Amino acid sequence: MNMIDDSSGRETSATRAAYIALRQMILTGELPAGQKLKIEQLRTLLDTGASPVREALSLLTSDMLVERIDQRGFRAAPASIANFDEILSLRCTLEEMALLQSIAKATPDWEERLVLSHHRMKRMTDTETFEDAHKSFHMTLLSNANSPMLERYCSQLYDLNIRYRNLAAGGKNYQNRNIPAEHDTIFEAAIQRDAQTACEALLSHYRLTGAYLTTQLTDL
Amino acid sequence: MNMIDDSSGRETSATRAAYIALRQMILTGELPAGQKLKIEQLRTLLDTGASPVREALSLLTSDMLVERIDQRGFRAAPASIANFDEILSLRCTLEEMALLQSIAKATPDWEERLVLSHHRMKRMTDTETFEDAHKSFHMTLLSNANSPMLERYCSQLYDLNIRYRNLAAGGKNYQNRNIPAEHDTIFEAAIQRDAQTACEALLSHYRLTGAYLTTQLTDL
DNA sequence: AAGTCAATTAATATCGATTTTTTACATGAC
DNA sequence: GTCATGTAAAAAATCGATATTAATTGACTT
Repeated sequence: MNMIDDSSGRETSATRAAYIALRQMILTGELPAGQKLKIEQLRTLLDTGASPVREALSLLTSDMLVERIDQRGFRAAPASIANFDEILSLRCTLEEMALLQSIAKATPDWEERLVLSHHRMKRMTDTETFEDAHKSFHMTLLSNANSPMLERYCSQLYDLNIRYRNLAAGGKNYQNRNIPAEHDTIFEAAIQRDAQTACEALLSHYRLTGAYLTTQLTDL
Repeated sequence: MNMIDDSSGRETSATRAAYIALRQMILTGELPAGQKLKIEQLRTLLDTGASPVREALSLLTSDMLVERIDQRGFRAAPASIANFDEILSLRCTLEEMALLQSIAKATPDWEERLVLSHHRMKRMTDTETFEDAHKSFHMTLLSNANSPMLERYCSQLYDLNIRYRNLAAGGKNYQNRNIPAEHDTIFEAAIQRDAQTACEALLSHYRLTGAYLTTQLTDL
């Protein structure tokens, strides 16, 4: 959404704190898909006022993580296989579009940012920090398209996908894949400005993950 | 955004009323792009409370019509040629995707809805009602993709485009085009399930409008 | 003239209380 | 038994007031 992050650790406002907390709780599944989100309940849970909670929920609507029904409050966005398929399909279309544009406009500066984010991702060992670095790597790939709306859509879809990854977790996490190698392929192709190879590798990366997650999500 | 419309004329809530009013004012340019949106000012303008105004503005964030900066309030989303180009390009990609899926899944029911919305659009004479029918026609084209997120994106982008159309208005509205004929071509191809022709006609329709609007938007 | 800082003003964010609306439940008619 | 109707409880929406924060002004220094 359009809330501009000042990127300082400092807690700026109660609304922002509530936004971040609720967002995290929905992405992790701590607040289950489809669940009614009652103001009073969240107010006590987050130890804040009703106004910040309401506003945070309104803002989460932008991220498609919360639905709002007039006069009937909010609920966590429902999850379904169909919805997951939609996300995957939109991601493929939009990320391909963005990656093509990024590569077409390739610059030394972008190359360097890519090298850095790729390196940082490879250094991360624990899941927690890896996730951030992983998203950062993927977003850096797209960042050179210089298309804020496209980036916003991709970021949004990335997070929605993470949510399904978390919903699926619990099943064995073993896939017969070499994920780092997949990243390397995408990375190398992008650096070489080989748009064709980079896109194929990127979409294959997503589709493989998608196919795997679908097998884990049968109980949706 | 995710606010579910009950489609009854009845005014449901102050927030909804404010949302609709503000949305319209931004789309028409009555609230100029980039303008600071002060709560107090809007509160008196709409004759409602501060809470509904705040919430409406938060929700408008979803539509990318309003930006929010923490602790610094809201402003109408800025407009620029670059932004307009982005919208056009995203529309072309996403509407093509949606139309292809719609046609691929074509059913008699969809065909009939298409015939109806096309007919209704042709009957509309005054600009006011035509706009609604026109959007309805375009959205019906995409509706058979059965992809709520995709539809939401397209609807959002459609509205953002309308906004630029309004910003450009004032310049001569004469284009050397036969717009109804363009609609007819799209319509006929869709009914015939000729995906190729339909997409080409649809994208050409958008790109011609885009090129024309760009000439009118030089003062952005 | 340009820059800093403090005091003032303006605007946003937040709270607590009130009003309105919805939901859940019980009662009685057909 | 099912449907309708009324009522009590719960929740959402809204208001009015207050606390915080940002923007502005103008005096003072360099």
